[in-house]
Amino acid sequence: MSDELRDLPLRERKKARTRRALAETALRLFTERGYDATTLDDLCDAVEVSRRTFFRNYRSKEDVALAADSDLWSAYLDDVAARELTGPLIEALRAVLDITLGAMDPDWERRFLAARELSDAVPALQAHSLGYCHDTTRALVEVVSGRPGADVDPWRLRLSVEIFVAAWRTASLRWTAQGGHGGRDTLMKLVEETFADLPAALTSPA
Amino acid sequence: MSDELRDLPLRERKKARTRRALAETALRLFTERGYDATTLDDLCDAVEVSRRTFFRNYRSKEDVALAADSDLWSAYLDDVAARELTGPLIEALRAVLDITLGAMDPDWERRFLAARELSDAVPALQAHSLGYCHDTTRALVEVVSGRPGADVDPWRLRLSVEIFVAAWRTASLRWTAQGGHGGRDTLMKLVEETFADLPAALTSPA
DNA sequence: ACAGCTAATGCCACTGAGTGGCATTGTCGC
DNA sequence: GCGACAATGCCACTCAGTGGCATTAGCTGT
Repeated sequence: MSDELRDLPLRERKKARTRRALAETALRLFTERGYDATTLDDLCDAVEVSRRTFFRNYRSKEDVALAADSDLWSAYLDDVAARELTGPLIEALRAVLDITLGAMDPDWERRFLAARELSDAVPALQAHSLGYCHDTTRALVEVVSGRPGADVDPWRLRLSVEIFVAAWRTASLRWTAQGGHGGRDTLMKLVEETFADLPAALTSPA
Repeated sequence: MSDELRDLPLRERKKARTRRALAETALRLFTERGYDATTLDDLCDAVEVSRRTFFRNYRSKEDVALAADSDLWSAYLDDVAARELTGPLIEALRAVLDITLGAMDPDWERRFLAARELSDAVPALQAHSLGYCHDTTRALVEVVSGRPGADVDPWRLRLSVEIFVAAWRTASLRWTAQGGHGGRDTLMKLVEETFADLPAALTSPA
């Protein structure tokens, strides 16, 4: 039994197991059979829960497919909220991303890679993933602009955060494009390289 | 009769009218009643076509809602393909965007503003709109990297295009946030200002 | 160990987006 | 006017998503 569940009451443990089983089985079936070729009934049958229970755990079919994306952004926003950001904003956001990536559970990058590969193949999942980034962008702007001493132009702040997401998307695409080899260490290295390339990308000739 | 349709055969004219009527009525009903509160049956009844015909014209309910987004990106990609890009890539892409925005039909920004406002209220539409940007990003990368003499690092190219989209999204959000006042002239001015702010956004403190 | 309370589950019937086959209708070219 | 072709609409369907409520399971107090 994983550490997070050990001290929970049985009911909570059972709920958490159901939630994980849905996410794990969903990823497996979506990868093996294809996202569109797998119905929610297929998934629920495989996990032996009802569709009603599925929708108690996930808001949509896309949500269960992209649980790894959601886990990342959730944890990231918690980490940003818990830390003071210093120096250039984009650099500070990237530093916290490093922390969050490092702290994701040991199995996270396998699930994330699978989710990314599904997204590359299914437009609805790609759009949903972008929706998570959009929600994260809005939340980041809220967190940063709500801080004492925050005096930056709100639209410059928004632009900075959008650039942060642009760099992250590019880095994760690089990582996926080479098959996720090297796991999260390589992902983190590519994130670093991509962010370091921002100034050059701004002035790069056509 | 608008200029584009005058010289077309009757069948083509009728198809184009149906397509426009669907988009126009969709925008009106989605704005008046709410996106989720309006069914495809409601829309088809109002335009007096079948759902089958709806799906001959649009791929999804989201597609008809965001027809103005789609129109923009379609025209933009055509304009990029038709022109030589010189100078820094982001600046060249922005210059073509200026051209495309200027050339959109007179009614475009009204439809675009309505689409943006719906997107801000409906997550599925926001995600769909982001999906269009993603598709445009991929297409731009194809166009630019496929050119003779194109020698830039493909990931730097990708990053540049993602930054371009980030700036556009920020500029259009600025425009929407002030209610679209000043029409496309203001939108274009905000695009210019936002792109000019990129270097500062890169180094802006937290 | 049991009873009462609360929360979760699953059944069921439903809505609405999306789909495809095919008969009917309308347009086009001669 | 006619034949060919394209578009339309009907119809029956699938599947994602939803909500009410009876049943089941877990928790707590005695």
